[in-house]
Amino acid sequence: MPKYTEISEAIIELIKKDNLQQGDKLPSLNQLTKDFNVSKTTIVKSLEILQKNGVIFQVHGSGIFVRRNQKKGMIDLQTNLGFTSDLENENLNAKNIEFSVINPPRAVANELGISIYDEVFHVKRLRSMNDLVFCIEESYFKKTMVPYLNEEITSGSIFEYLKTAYNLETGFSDKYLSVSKLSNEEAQLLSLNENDPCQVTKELFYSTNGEPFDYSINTYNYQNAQFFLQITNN
Amino acid sequence: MPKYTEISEAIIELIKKDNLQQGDKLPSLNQLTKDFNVSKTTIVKSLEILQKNGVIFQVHGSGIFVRRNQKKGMIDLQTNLGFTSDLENENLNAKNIEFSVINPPRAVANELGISIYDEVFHVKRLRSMNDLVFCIEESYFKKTMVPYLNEEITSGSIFEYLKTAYNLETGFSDKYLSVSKLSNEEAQLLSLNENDPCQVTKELFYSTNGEPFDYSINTYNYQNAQFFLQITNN
DNA sequence: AAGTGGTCTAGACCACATG
DNA sequence: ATGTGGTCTAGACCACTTT
Repeated sequence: MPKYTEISEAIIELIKKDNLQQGDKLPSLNQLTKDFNVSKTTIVKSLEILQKNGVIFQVHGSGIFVRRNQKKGMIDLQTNLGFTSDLENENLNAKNIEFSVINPPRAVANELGISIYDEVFHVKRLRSMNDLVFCIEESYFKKTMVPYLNEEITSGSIFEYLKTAYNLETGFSDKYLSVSKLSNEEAQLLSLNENDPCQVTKELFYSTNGEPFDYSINTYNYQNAQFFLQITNN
Repeated sequence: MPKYTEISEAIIELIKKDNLQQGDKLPSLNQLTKDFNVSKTTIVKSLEILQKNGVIFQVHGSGIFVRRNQKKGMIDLQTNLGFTSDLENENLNAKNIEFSVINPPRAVANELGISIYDEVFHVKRLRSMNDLVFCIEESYFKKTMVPYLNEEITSGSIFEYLKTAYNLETGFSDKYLSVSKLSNEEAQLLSLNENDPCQVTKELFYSTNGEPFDYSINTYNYQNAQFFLQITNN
């Protein structure tokens, strides 16, 4: 793990330990280089990461300040994982309602950059939090990149499995958000009524070398799913 | 303007000029330092920006590749401006339907960190694209930071005005997304029916020195508003 | 004037990918 | 083995804020 990552994490710990709140001041750049005994550039890099993740903000000539406030129970759009890390302290669950190997629908094939004669794992899961179903997740994994899956794996964290089994990690992803009306089937799964509103997200996950491997469509219960995003300029 | 910004922009121009597509390779780091006659660190910084903005991705040991593909007509969640820059080539419009100075509702006061006895500009606008209303925008500007506004200004780009008049820029912002049902009044403004679905975003904008100055609630026509977001790890 | 963050350099060394 | 991106240093200088 690079130094700057270690330092980023150390600063997060510091904020937690001292229970610092939004607007509270952190040690100066100069002080941090001494504290961690590294060059200024390394601290700057650590701070850039924290800034990007919404943990701090820097004010030129003034100082480094704490930004993070709790977004408890909300889904962080900034992450590339499923939900496992977003909703850390919540009781998160996945229940398979479909698991098969299929030829992808044309739209999915297009997104994944494969032919409709190639094979994909088709996984449909109900995601629940504290026993409340909040999302229907329908995923398609390119079989050339994810050669094996089974229902035991898909009832847990698929991304964790891909990391450990194939060293397959998400390098980046595209997310699309829209709003729609629930079909009858979806409504039943989410304990809502047909034509009720729903948030729909479509996500395309790329490996670190830029190859798409997973296309997912998520349909959320609009009453118990909220999203947040922290933007930083520069 | 710092060198790394100039270089970022130059690389974007290069991509446009050569009409490079997703997956196409850019010159190597080494080559770029020669091309722009700067140190490696500066190029790295330029590339970090492009990476963060979803323009490129870098593969360790392999190269720098073009990422951006067109998300035409979609709203980029990553930006801190209104829509003026997102939907560049679209015919964008704002029509005032409310303009006043008020004491903020409690929820707004909380977000802006002021008292309900302080004053805010209350601006409600209909945003349309190619003469199609796609959004109701309700904004509250802290009067201590935005001392003056009028209906002429609010019928254009407010953020541009704040920049030129007060050198007030957004340093960062928090965005919250949820889904709801339209009220009768909202439905009429958006040419939809009562209880139809809608995307709701709540945005809190902070100045570069970390003080919130604008809280906005946007209600979107679900049929002609789509959002996208490009995520990059590290 | 002093302190703080922001930019930039030249160069060293490391880690991964490709031929 | 070579080329490519990734990390890190020590230090110079700049720009903004605070006292």
